[in-house]
Amino acid sequence: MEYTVQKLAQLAGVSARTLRYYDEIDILKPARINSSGYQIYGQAEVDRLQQILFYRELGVDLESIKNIVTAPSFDGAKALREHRKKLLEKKEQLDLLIANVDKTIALTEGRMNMSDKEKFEGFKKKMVEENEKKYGKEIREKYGEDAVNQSNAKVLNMSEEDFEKVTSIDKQLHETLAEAFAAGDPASDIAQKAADLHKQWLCYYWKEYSKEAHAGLAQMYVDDERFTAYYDKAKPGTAEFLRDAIYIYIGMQK
Amino acid sequence: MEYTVQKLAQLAGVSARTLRYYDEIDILKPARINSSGYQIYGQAEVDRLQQILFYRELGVDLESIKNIVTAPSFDGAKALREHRKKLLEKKEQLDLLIANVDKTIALTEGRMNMSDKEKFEGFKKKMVEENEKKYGKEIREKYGEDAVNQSNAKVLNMSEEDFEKVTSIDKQLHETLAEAFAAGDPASDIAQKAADLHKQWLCYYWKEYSKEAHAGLAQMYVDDERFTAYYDKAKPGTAEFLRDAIYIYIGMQK
DNA sequence: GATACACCTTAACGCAACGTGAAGGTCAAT
DNA sequence: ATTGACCTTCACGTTGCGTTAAGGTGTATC
Repeated sequence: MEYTVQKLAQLAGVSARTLRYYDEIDILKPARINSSGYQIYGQAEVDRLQQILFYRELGVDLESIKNIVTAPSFDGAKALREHRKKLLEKKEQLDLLIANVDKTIALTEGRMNMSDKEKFEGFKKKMVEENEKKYGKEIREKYGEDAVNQSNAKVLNMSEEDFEKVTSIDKQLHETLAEAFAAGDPASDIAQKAADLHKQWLCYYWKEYSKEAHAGLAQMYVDDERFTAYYDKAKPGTAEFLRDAIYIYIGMQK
Repeated sequence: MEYTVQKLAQLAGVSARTLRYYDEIDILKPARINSSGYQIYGQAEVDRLQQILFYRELGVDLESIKNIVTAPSFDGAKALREHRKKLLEKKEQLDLLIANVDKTIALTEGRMNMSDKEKFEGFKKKMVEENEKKYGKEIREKYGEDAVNQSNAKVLNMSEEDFEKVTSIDKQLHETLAEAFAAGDPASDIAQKAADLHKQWLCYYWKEYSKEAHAGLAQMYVDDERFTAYYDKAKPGTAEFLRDAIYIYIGMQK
């Protein structure tokens, strides 16, 4: 059976341009060219294209595919194992990214303000590769995969109104917290109102509320500099104050 | 504090070219240009760069970042939620890829020969998105995440000699299997030898051997067309024959 | 035989986010 | 005056094609 570009393209589910490109980079050349200059592909080319697409589907780059399909002695299995390694690395990176995005979403719209040089330290490779890696695992160990995933699902399914509500609560929380902090007593009524607002805010993100998880998060506000920076933006010490208030709030609940 | 390109680049851990590019695409312009034409960045630019890098770290493309940092009213949180969706999709795709690569590695160097038009059907989107998706999950459900991951780890840590050994066993298996298939009886000594070779082969990939898992895999050889094609390459029916032999082999073991 | 329409060809720019020179000016120290 | 380390503005290269553009071919229809 012989095919023109389009025919083969249709058969294989790729574009004609793709086949021309494969010709251009010497990984799949037509069998012959007919009298009017048309590119004709034969059976051998069909087979070869199948191989190419197979590896492509696995995400192997064309340069590597070239090695695999042109040198018959080339160790395809070895290439695949190396490719697999790369994929796993990509996956780890992706997991880190997702964990970071999750965190940021949890901060809602916090801009985080650190000071000058330190600012960037947090975003250099080291942090991403070590600190964050550790933290990404930690957060999932602490609260469990499911809790994190459920939180994510809830955020994703949030409607626009929900989102406005939660933003409003967040605003109230900050105002109340600022007032309470100025007063200075985490056990005061106003501080307890802040803790309650924080719980309400939280319930928009968590499927199930528990005192322990609430306490854990409060402590994280103090431990994780990014959360700390967020709450301490107005006045340093606010994050710690909030944690104290929440601890008291939890103890006070029936 | 004021910085030249290099200074700022060093501070932020990016290249000077990157800063120039950001200037070029209008997401970060220097505060001013001094008498000899040097680009001078000020405090505001430092802050802005920090924001840009923050989102970049999360994998957001520069076009989106531009929207986020230039339009102050732009809904950054919403953008992040959308971005998160994309990341999750990417992750799913990656998982599929890895599952496929795993499968292919398990086939060692099987080329899989299907016939002509059907060849491609298997690699069109539909299969990847539906069939494979289902299967990727299925295989992990059946044997568990850990089993799959452990298998992967073992393959990755395999030395060159191990790999030669396993290839040799694979070859023996095929020869023995062909002979046994010709004889026709899955309970025969030669067929049982094939089943045993298959177990040996398997033990190079699995951390723990169990009859149940062995049986499950044997059945998969019949269910999954790709494995079937691999074993049926020499003679159709070989995959089924191997499964039968393995079933008997398992029952016979003390 | 003219015309339409679907196919074919080569050639070339465009995409993301920079890396990597090239060619030349500036600054501080020797 | 001469290094050497900065700075500047072009401008091409990367990957895997998508997408016109400009023009030739094949077949059916009027």
